[in-house]
Amino acid sequence: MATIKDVAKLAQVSVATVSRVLNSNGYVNPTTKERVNKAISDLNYRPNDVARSLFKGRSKMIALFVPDIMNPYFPELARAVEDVTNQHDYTFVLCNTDDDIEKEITYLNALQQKSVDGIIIVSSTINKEHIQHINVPIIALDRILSSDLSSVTVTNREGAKEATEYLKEIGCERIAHICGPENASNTVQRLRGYLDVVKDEDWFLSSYVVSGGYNFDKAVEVTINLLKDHPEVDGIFAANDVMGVGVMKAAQSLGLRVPEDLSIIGFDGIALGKTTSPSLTTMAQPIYDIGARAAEILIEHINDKELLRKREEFTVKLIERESTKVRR
Amino acid sequence: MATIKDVAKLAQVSVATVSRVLNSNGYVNPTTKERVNKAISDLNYRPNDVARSLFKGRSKMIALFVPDIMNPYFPELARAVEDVTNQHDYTFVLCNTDDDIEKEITYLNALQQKSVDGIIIVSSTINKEHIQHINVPIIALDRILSSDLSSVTVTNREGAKEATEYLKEIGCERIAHICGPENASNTVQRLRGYLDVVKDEDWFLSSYVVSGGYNFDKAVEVTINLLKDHPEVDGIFAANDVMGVGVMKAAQSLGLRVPEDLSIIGFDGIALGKTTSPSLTTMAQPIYDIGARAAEILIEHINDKELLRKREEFTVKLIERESTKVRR
DNA sequence: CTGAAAGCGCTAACAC
DNA sequence: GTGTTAGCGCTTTCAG
Repeated sequence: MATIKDVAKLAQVSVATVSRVLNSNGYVNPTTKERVNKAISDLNYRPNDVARSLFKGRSKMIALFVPDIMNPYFPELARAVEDVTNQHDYTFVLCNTDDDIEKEITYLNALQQKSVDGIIIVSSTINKEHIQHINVPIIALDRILSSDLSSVTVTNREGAKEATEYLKEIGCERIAHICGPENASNTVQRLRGYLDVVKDEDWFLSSYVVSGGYNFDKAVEVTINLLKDHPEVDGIFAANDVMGVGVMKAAQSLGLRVPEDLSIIGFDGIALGKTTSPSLTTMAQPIYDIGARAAEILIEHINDKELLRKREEFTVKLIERESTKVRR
Repeated sequence: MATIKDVAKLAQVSVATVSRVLNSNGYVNPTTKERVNKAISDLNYRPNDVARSLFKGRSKMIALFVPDIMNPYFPELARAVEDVTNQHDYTFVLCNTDDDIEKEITYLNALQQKSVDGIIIVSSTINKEHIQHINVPIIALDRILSSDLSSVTVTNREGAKEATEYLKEIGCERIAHICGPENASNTVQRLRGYLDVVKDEDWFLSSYVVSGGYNFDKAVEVTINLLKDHPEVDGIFAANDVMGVGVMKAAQSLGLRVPEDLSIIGFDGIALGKTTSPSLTTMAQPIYDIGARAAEILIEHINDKELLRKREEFTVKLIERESTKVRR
């Protein structure tokens, strides 16, 4: 790899001049400039970003923490973040945390040592204490981590409420809820939204709420038990689509017809919901948009350390598909 | 952030000594060592990896190119690569290329400027010329790019053959194939495997092969047309699972029963195939394993520049699920 | 066993 | 307009 010195030598100028044309910084005679540019292309010279980073203390890298990229909610988020990141000439680092605080701390340290410029975090385990020593801008995405961090989330409670009300409106009389892992902030909000609607119904039982941990297999399992214990249930609101599909699988394995015997609504709006038969009704998040927005806000923070904390909430939207049906 | 100088000052030694204890390099008196370690922890000092990289010319970063992480085949691959990468203290960079050669070249240059240590590439567009100037180790994954690159792939042709034979064995008499994008090496191999089995059948028609571009919506569309033109088709081998699920969706929308009227087999073995009803029979790849192996081989190349090119092929395995059924 | 100093490649004062 | 030079933070000869 050619260095700036090689270019300077070939163009018969000093390295400072080369640096000037490289960064279009300060005055440089058009003729010299041309000579330098020729040398650059002759040598196929590319500036060394590591050296630049060392000088500037910034690396032009942004990292995203997700629990597990294999969970189908995250690829779209990751894609959005990468796109924005890339548009702004940052390099995109992906970290799978498994929601394991040990791994998260290890990543946090490693990234800081690499001078990453900012981090976007989806986590249920990180809290204020873990990040107070970190002097890199951090944005919370999908779930809130700490009151003093900028965040991009969706209207979880309102959306959950709307989903549950929808089930009621189409005629469901016993509505159960498969919730996510207890420690995630969005699990709590979605559960609240559900309870807002059903807690005063005389049929409501606390055993209508079971945890599926945002996980397909777990959701299948708990739904089978739920439906065996409570055959009267005719509507299920799953806190995410992966579990919604699990609920469908469980119902079908029990010989129930969806939506005739059981209506199902999910949350998230991932592509998976379109592939099943019947396809899954859901409260769709603008997943790509929230990922992209988080990246934009992060970049604002990077460019302006004094920027005030921002909290943005995107609304979710009902998408009626085939897993729900008006009953008479 | 504290620097090595601060540590040196506090421990009353030179930076060289600090460096020595940092890297357990050369002799250093146990007492001094302890003093240095105390200073390190007192200052909560972490070495600056950028400075290290500049000196060493290596960045401890590995990149993975995928066409699009939103395609459900790639998250598992990415996860595997990230896990191995992480175990070896590398940072994982993810690049979505959209199989766009322009983007790929841009990434290649940007990564080289950042001194990435190695790149794993899934691509249908990159070829020998594009990478001959790159002096960073590169491994091809899933698809072969160039004869002189190490690669990790699966037995595409054999697997396709087995899938098609399986359909024949269970009694399908008219077997069609939904293939991938023409330029991908694995599309070609899977198509060949299919043809190996059917080309001499007297019922075989070239219009039994249609391209679904490895894409769900496209597969739905072309399958509908195929099934309308050729209602006699009673078995379909889709070149990947995403298309397999699309085929199922198409068949169901046409009122066909799967597997009674139409048996479907996919390729890949992604989790999606388990969620549908009926679940999808498939030729499963050891996706995680090939991703992990590619990362391991890459690291071998990084550690030994003279390492000979390796080409590893993993075998695929039939997983019978509900979308295929023996017919009488 | 430890320190001084050169240098990785680049940028940004500061001179001229 | 252009060159000289001092670092950015670290590692590694080379002395001692």
